[in-house]
Amino acid sequence: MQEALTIGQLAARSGVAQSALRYYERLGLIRADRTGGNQRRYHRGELRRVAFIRIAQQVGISLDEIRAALDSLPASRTPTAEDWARLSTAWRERLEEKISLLVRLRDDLDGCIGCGCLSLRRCALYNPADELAGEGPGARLTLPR
Amino acid sequence: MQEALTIGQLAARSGVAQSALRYYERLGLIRADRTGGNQRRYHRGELRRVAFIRIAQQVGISLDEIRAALDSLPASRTPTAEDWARLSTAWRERLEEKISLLVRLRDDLDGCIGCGCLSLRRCALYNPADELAGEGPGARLTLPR
DNA sequence: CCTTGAGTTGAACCTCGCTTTAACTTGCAG
DNA sequence: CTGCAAGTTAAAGCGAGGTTCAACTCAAGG
Repeated sequence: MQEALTIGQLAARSGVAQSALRYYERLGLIRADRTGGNQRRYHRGELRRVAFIRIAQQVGISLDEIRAALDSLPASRTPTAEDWARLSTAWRERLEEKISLLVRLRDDLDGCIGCGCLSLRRCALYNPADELAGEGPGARLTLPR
Repeated sequence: MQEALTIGQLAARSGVAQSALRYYERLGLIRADRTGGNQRRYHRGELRRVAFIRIAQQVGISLDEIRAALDSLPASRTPTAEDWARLSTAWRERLEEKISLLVRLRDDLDGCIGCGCLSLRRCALYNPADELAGEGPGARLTLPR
């Protein structure tokens, strides 16, 4: 079992293009050692980072946020239990939020089958922003951006 | 209660910039009538469309897919129950997928608190791609792209 | 009328997340 | 050694999803 992976190997194993891997490195999401001839050699641990990156991306988290999260990780040293807890907790909240947004969307969509509400009628999802018609300026749809 | 909204009012009420609303119109996501002087006047129903668009976007659905979904809606005519069912069903699947991905990520992250696995240890989330080390080419992480 | 704020357009520009290209260099097998 | 696949870089390009800008027009009040 060899220690280091070439970029081609990491690309094949992770399913991520080499160009994307180089891009991630520029952004500081992953790192690589260099051979005498300046070629990248990846520790196997990078495979996990890449997997993490792709999964986080899948759920709509930006590379910048992912980098921030990865940065707060053991930079190869002892991973303080507190550091872990902080990272995990912060992410858990973001995930909970996204999950409930999705669940709401799904359920509301379900509730709409056959009722026609998406076009013009009362529907849980659409009302919050609207039933505050009247005249006042307020009534803003405040989605967590 | 006035019928039509100006673009400024729709922007204020929906929390979406005017430029974005014009952009959505170009893409065919929303529509507006015009005054004699060529200004846009929106039906209140557009507010719901906009809310729908932003929520769907939030969960990572592209404007193109959103447009496709909205297109299959009652274009102000009778919304066949079948049309509704088809749209709802298709979206439900996409949402279920996304939800389970998020739940997995959240739970795996939870399981990691304090164990240090994100850096280099065994972790449910990272293993699928890695424990297939050996030498063979296979072992691709196949995320639904 | 005149002014002022709100609206109009097309075109240019921006950020993100990559991919492609050109012009080389390395690593390794024969 | 030669040859060739695999690697390197910087820079340009791309598609999505907008924003900004310049140069106007419209609507409403005084």
